[in-house]
Amino acid sequence: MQLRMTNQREMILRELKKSKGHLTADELYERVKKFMPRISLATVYRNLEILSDVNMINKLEISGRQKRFDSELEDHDHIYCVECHRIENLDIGANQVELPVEDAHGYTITGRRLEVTGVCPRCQKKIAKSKKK
Amino acid sequence: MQLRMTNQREMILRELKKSKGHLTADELYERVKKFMPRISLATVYRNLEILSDVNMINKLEISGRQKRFDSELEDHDHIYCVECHRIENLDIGANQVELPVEDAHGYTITGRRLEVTGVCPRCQKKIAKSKKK
DNA sequence: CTTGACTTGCGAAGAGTTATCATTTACTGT
DNA sequence: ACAGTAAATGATAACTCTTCGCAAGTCAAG
Repeated sequence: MQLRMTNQREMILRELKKSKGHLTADELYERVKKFMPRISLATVYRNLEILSDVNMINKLEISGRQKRFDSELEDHDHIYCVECHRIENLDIGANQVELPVEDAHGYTITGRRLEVTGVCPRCQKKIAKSKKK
Repeated sequence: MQLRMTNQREMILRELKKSKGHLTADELYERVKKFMPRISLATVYRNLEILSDVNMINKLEISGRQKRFDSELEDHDHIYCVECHRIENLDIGANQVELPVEDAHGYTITGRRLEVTGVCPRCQKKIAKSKKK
């Protein structure tokens, strides 16, 4: 299969990069739609899948119901808010985590992912408020 | 809210413990159905949710995938096969991973999860075979 | 018993994602 | 420039997993 850089594909990639965040397919759909009103949600899904297959973007399969996509390719970990599901990058190096390969049950290891869960500052405030009531 | 230990609830918990694995709701449903043919899938979902709320079991969420439930409560990490989605425990201690709390963007940290991805021995064989063709 | 809180089973509905397919687009070689 | 062809698109249906709504059932306490 040969990959063409279509307008849609490029737009999706550009918007994802622009956001610098961790967007879901439909968030990205909403953004791209502003420039291409006729684009289909299926196209967004398709292209995100393809772009992550060829390693141009990263697919995050971390907790939460929706997949999220990230234009940042370098290894980094994430912290995510258990209240609002916001995700942010953590800058601790991947090398800080040593993998004991002997314990890997015979698996060939392809990656590792460290996920820290917590409550973001914004939600901390919300919770504090709602407890006052 | 007061939690009753109903027959269904108990059965679900027992089967999950018995399996020692990381079952999905419908896998568990199939097992429990052998003893309680009339149990509803919704009951399984409901009770897994409740049991994990009260920390009697653990809920593993990998987005875009089925949730899996685990009766093992002690801190441990997981390795999961990117081919067949099998999940196994890793026995490296949680304490091996140091969290740099200063970098947490103001989050109050509630947990961490290290997930190693790889290809399990079984799938390695499958792949080797299919490449020979 | 009767009340009230909790639970169940069932089916329907919801969310997120993927598949299908006719049509359109863009590259290839001539 | 043009036909041939492989890939991409938009629209929508289908699919999978999960949750919801509700009537009926269960249980403990008064």
